[in-house]
Amino acid sequence: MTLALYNSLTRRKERFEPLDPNRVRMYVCGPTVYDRAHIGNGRAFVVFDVLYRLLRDLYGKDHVCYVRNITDVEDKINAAARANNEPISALTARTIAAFRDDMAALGALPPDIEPRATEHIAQMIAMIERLIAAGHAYEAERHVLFAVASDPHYGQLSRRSRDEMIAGARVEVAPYKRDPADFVLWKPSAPEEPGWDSPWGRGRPGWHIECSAMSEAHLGESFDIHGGGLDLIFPHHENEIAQSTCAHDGRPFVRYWVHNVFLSVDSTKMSKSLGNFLTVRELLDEAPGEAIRLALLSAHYRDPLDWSEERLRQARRSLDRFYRALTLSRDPVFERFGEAEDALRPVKEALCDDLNTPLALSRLHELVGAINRTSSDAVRSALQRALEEGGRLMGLLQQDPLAWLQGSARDEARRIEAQIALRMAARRERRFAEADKIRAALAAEGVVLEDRPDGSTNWWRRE
RNA sequence: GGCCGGAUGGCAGAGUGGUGAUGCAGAGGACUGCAAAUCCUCGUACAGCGGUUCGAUUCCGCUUCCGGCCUCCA
Repeated sequence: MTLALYNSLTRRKERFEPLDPNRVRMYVCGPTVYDRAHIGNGRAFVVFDVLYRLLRDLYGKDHVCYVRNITDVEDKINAAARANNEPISALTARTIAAFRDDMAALGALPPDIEPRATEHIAQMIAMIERLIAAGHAYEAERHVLFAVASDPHYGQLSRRSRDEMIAGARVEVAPYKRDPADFVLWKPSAPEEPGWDSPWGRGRPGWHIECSAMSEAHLGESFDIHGGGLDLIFPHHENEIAQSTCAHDGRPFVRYWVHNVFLSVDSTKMSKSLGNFLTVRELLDEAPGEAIRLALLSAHYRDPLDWSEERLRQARRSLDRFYRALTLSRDPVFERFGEAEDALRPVKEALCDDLNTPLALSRLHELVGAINRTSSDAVRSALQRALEEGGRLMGLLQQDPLAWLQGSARDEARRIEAQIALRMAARRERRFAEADKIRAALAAEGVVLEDRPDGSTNWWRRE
């Protein structure tokens, strides 16, 4: 099965062919660690997590290298640390730990390498020196700037001419710039700002150079996929291309650029000033991470996604349905020896078509319908396996179905099951009023009972 | 102003030049002591206007509306 990805560089869906199928390389722009991740960050990292999982499935677990950086030097970090009156290192350490917790809760696998900008200053300085030597950068008033005019291909990703970039007149026009479009590779630090010694004095890197230096350090000059949010196309990724190709004598940088579209909240752009800024942490207090993840995957990554309570509610219902199907009885022979490739194929095909997660989810639902309809344990087992594996490709359905279905009420399983036993006895003696009273009492605390044809009773939590 | 995306039934959301998406919600039925779950059946959906075509929701053009980027941003 072949993977097709929409490439922002060519504006077309293309067949994915890695440079080296034994080492498929992907770089994704990671977080700037000054604040908790919001749900929009969550979308981006969940999307690339699905791509990572799919690549691992297609090329083998040990043949994919996923690098996601951590930006731990940046002026917003300095400002936040100052506002909190704490050392920068304390802020970044705390934020990184929180970020990892949030990603784990959303079911995102850790990347293979998580490089930190502050640990790659030497590589950045070396790359800047190469750019100066090659005539693509220049020093001016203790700054080093990239000379945009020296790169004839500048603008290829965002499809902007230099005039268009300047037309907005919002580019900072510093007196030391040769060209208003030139951007900073290195800038001086005041004594209280973080800084490193360099040939241009004590200073710190500009934003864009870190990704060029870290991708080169960990993935080499040319690699397969570079991902990030749509907003990064300009200027960040445009500048990365300029830095990397110019530092590498024009050799190709990235083959497939993949960008996810934004998330809005109740049809409005998420912003702190509007008060609709949702952090992953806040959402995790309201809903299981898996439901949040499914909600994030319920729209295609290149379409806008409008976050709402209703979407989250529907995601929970979908998981109820999936997990319920996984509790139905199985065939032990199939469980040991069976294969579910045929039933899994439609799911995988949807994902291979530019990560069509909504279509893949609908195909999981079709599997559920078939599971519920069949009377054959062997057939059901195969379909259940396909459901689990399709879920795994999307980072879903990996927990014990009862853990999902019973949720927090599991802590009280003994008490609930004792009530169920009492009710069962009442039913047996046709004291239905009494049985219904027990059902109603449990229902009042959100526990739903389901009497099976074989006389047993299942229960779960309805939230 | 420049560049780039969208517009599908009550909601979410795929897809396609001519037949069914899928889920949620709703209606009816089966099953059940009652439920729940499940299954079956149902809904004259493709923003508007032109064009191409035997035929367009799908291709082309225009219009309207919505969103994003151009400044830190996933």
